[in-house]
Amino acid sequence: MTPAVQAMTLDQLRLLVCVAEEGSFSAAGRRLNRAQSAVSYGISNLERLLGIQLFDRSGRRPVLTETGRGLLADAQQVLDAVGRMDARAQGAAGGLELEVNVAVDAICPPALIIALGKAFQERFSTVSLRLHSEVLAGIAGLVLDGTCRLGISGPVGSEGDGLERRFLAHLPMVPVASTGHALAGHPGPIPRARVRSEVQIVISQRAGATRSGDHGVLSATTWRVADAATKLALIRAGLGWGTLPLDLVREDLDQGRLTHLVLDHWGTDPLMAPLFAIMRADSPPGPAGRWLLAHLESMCQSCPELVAANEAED
Amino acid sequence: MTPAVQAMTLDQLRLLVCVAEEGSFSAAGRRLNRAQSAVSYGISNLERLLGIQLFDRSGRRPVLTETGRGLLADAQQVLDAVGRMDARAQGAAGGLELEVNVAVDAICPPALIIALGKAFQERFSTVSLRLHSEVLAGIAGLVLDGTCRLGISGPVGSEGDGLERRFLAHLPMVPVASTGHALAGHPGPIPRARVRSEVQIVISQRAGATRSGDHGVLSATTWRVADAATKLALIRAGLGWGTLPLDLVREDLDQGRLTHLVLDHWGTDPLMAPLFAIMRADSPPGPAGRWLLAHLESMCQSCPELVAANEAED
DNA sequence: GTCATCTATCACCTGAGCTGATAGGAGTCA
DNA sequence: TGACTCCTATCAGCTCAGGTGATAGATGAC
Repeated sequence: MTPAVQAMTLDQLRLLVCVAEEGSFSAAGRRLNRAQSAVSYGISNLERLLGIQLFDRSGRRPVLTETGRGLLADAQQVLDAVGRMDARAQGAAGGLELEVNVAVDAICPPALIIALGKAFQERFSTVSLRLHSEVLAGIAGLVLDGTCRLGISGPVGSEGDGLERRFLAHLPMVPVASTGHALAGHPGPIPRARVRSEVQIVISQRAGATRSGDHGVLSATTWRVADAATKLALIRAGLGWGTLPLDLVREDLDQGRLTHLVLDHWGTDPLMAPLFAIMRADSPPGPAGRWLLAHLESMCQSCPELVAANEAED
Repeated sequence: MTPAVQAMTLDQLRLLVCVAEEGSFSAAGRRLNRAQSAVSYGISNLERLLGIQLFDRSGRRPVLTETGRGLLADAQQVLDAVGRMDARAQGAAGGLELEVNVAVDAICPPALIIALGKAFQERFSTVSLRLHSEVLAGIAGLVLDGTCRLGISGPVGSEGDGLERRFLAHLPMVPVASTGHALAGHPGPIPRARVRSEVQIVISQRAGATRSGDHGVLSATTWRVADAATKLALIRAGLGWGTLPLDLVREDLDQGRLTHLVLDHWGTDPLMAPLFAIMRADSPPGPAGRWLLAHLESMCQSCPELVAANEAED
């Protein structure tokens, strides 16, 4: 650590900025309610510490040196950082969280999360938002172990585990396969027995998770993957079929890379997966987290297109 | 400005960080060569200023509060900014520039500039590099008016204007037209008269620039554009023909969107445009700028592929 | 030349923050 | 449980960084 770092003072930096803005030591003194000598003293102290002449005093009023102009920018950055810290502290003193951690299921439509984050940052500029992407019971895990106070989860878990659930929306899920896949060419509804003989790609959990339910598993052979992106990649590659949120496969369906499978016994309605907000009953989120939750609920109600992209598909 | 901002001290932030690292006030005092009471005093001062309890003192040793942990990160950021400022001041005190401004001709291969900037930032982490993109005599203008101490310019300007020139490399230039253009289908070398009747896209200057020479203007009708990107776009769109650096049109040539025109009177060799480094003789660049120049020269000599992409084209 | 206004520097003073001592609390170990 | 260790809070006392106000010299406007 160099000596300058040890001794430099925020006050000196504020002095530097103020003098640069006012264009004179005296004016800066007036604005800061300090004697002109104090300003002069402070600036020369800073110059001595940095080993650099910040102002050219040859004229009537001091004018920033070339290096002075450069270091002024650095001083501004330091003061900005201090200002941010102060704003955050101010918020925290008023009971606001400094960061909100949200566990988000990979099934969740990205558009929803993006809109949510945007609104949040606009409303709470001093609160950092941290998103943890997980799948299935992993969401509940992150909320239960305290990593996240809020989770956005698909339909897993049961009552009585200390979690409070709030229904958000229904996500349309569609069974799909690569257009080159055997099931894709099947004319009309595909009977259960036919599906059973094909490989199904299923999102699954590592060991140690809450029982993951296995709803919708039809095939005898399943491949388990840890996240939605991998599942989509495998299905795209034609390695099997599987159910994915409509939102995630819309583009692939439109461009013909994937085909929407019509399964015999599921009826014609798209499968709807419920999306829940979850939190621990004994440690509810703070003000910013509650605002986030409320905004999420209102968004799900008022803007269904965020949840299900365009509704024109079947 | 809130009161906390006014009174907060860098020393207090360093204290906070040190206590968090050491895990105890006493240990922090030992490391900082200060009495334990000073540390205790400083921390409680900071807490009072922020209106926040940073440490939980109920146990044997103080442990960071949740908000304390959040604000610790802010403190780190502030100290980082201070460290950067100090490093830059240190450099400036040793005669190093705080920023280097370079005027770069749009004709210049991006790969060269990228490699140059990368090497520069690695060598001078405290010096900001600012690139000003211009064309033709605009480069000399930026150097002459003092905005940039260094310029990388194509072949414009004359001697006796107070600029020092150093040859860097020859850039292969190729006359091209969109594949759908009338000239593109011409069998064998295209005679001058035939070229003359087509629109030529030429990079040109706004008023007030040094005379821009107009070398290589063959057609009777010319369209003038201000930058290479627009020129490329117009040629791609089939609005005319023009000469561009091989590097810039390589991909378009490979993919058949553009065609390399063989002009009768230019011979078979590719037209070579010289690239110069220019600077004012009376205000040479500082140490970092000189290093940049030297590195540029050595790169041009030792790595011709940076200047001319692959040489396999004709 | 006159004048207004700037900066540098001095003497002087005040208080923020340091030291060292002390009291009390929290863990640890026999 | 008691002894011991290591921690923190708090106090009195001191010191010097940084404040004030006055003054001298410089600079530019008129």
